[in-house]
Amino acid sequence: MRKIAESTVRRLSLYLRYLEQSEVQGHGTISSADLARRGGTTPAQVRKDLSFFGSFGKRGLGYSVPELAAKIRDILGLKRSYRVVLVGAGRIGGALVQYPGFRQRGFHVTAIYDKDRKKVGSRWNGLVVRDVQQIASDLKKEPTDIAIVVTPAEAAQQVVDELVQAGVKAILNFAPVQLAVPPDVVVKSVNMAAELETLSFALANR
Amino acid sequence: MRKIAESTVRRLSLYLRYLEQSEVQGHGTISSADLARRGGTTPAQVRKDLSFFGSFGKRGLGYSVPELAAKIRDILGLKRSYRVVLVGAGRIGGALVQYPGFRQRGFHVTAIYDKDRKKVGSRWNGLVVRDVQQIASDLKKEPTDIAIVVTPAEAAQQVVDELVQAGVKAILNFAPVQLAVPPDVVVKSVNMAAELETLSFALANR
DNA sequence: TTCTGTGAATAGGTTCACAGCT
DNA sequence: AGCTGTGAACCTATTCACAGAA
Repeated sequence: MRKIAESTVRRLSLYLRYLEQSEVQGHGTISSADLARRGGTTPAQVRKDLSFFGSFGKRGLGYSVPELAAKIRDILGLKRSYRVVLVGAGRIGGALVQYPGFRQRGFHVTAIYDKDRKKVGSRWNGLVVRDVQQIASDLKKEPTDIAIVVTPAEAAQQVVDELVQAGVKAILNFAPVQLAVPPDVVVKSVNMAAELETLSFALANR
Repeated sequence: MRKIAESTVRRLSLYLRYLEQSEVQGHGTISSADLARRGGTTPAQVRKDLSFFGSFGKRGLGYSVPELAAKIRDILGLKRSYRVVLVGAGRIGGALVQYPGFRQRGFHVTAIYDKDRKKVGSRWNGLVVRDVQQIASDLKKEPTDIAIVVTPAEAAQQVVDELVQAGVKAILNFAPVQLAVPPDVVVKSVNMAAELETLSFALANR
């Protein structure tokens, strides 16, 4: 497939959220202008984003809400569900396990790991915290595509190496470090401090 | 000041983190190649990013670690500290209050608000959860530049309207909605579900 | 010689504008 | 008439490549 910009993928995700709301409200069709309003973008951008994947609308009419929703789910790979393991049983990890947005979209946290012996064995939202050393043997039994890394910065690369070794193909990283992975593994980093700093930058440079 | 790309600002934040580590380790100078390696970018990109703000290096030598760190802190507006209020005393909110990365960089959470009467009055990491209705009067007494919004999607826009009314100029939004604000207010949205979906997209389109 | 600083070239993403269905 | 689909134009960001200072 032709290369798709990450910004396009993120917008598709926003469109989908709005389509799902419209579906519930029983709207049959929707225009690129409607989607744009809700996605914080322009009608042309919406149409261009969709055009990378095909022609889903009807000229003069707009898009069928359920059809477009299904199509975007398909594009985003949301027709299947995903097993997700979480490494790092700290506060942020704990918040993420419970985050309803994940489960709603088919991302199921199936295991939580931590290095701290004191945490291992405790229950978290119905899951028993396991020792990080089990990752390799566990994932052999229960192949898993996605891992969320919420460890301290120092520990992250080593954890990621083990995850990659164990066959994980996609990593959502909350540790504030640049991770090295082989080319067939995708990493998406979320850096909370950096997000705040874009705000302080904006405040300082008005 | 000339318009700076957000990607540039985010990279500056990464460079700074690495510079701070190097400072501790007592490195005197650093090259754009070193910074690039750690920031996951190229030496040319590092130099270009910095060049928007001035010429801080010595040709043939590199950059003075403490000088460059100070300069980036200045650029990012980190020479002062910021009061931050948090709206939404849920799990993610709780995790964020404690996140050490915020405090380290001078972002101090000074108040937590929630709409839920059951939560109001309880202690969270040394702070008493207040009623959202107090926002306006509280911020009149304690002017605050930054707010973190961690409410459900439905409540976010109303909360943001109140925050803006109360003089907040920058908002970090974790609610999965597009927020409308006046042009002098900056909003940065973090959408966890969308991040995961960029991963499932990548997995589905290999 | 080494490594920065920066204009110029290239690549990437967004917006325009209009042809083409319905 | 209305709204999509899309090449072309435009704008923004990254990379190149080299002159210039230490």
